[in-house]
Amino acid sequence: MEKELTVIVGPTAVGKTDYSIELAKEYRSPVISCDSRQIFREMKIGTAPPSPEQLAAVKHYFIFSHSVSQYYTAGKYELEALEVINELFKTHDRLVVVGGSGLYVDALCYGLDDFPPADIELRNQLMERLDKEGIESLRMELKQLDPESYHSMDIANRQRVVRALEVTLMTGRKFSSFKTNKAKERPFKINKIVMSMPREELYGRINRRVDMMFDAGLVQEVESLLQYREMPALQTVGYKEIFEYFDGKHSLETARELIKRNTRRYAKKQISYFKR
RNA sequence: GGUGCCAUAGCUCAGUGGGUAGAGCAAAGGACUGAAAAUCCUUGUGUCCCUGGUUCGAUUCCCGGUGGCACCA
Repeated sequence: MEKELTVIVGPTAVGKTDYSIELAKEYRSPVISCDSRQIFREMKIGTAPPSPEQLAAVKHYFIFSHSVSQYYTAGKYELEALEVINELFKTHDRLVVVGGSGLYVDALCYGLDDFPPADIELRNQLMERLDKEGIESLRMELKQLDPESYHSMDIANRQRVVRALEVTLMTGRKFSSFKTNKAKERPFKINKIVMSMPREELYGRINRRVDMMFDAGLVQEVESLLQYREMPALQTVGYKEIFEYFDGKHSLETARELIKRNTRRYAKKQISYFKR
């Protein structure tokens, strides 16, 4: 029998978690999470992970499995998730994947091209140059080393310019030369389910969920993670706004409203991503 | 009750020497190859409070009304 991976995607708060558990029970499958933030064990409130009851009911992978103290990336996820999935397919015919991180979903389903992984040292150097010399200097260097990338990419996006330059400098090969625009072969069928909901209803759910997070002790959780606030894991809606509250930038009430707004914006971007 | 000020986008407000208007925020749309809950791009949505007058033409000027604020009683 052909192996089948059912992938549930959609914006935050649309009800993916509940549905994934329902489906996993029906399929007698564990749930393989595809979420770039619920993967961190130190973030248990602000990322809206499955409840302890849900985690007890069905075996989950990639929930609370890694630490915010470590760098984690879509590339690592592709490797680790494929390994888990291939192992599970030895004893299952159907598996349930659920998650809202579009890039992670793509990495798992279609694969990333064989770019080298991020080199933190080099990236930090480039970021320093970005601060000192400005983006234009990095752009010019990229234009010289890899004109294809310079002309095809979003040159206003500093993060992308840094990444492209990083890969080019690290490998001596053009960033653009790694792109194949071809999906990788997967030894299973992919059945994608995109969940959606009227915008107004979704926003209502988001607003209510943020209030519940505050009741559940979000502020204390964020406080306990202050030492990690520079890590990529903590560049997260629900956390950065409260860090700013600790900085005295705004009141707690303002932080709460900002979290609601930013979560709504996040949901909008997810909808846009999954539409394509 | 009297006087003065105000009324323009979802919100806060500019502006129009009379030719139907624009900022910020909110919002909407989009991009996305190892930071992706990140990062980046695009877009102005309008009985200019209402009635009447002057005028070729009024959101703009004038009379009156309504609502809000302030002061005086």
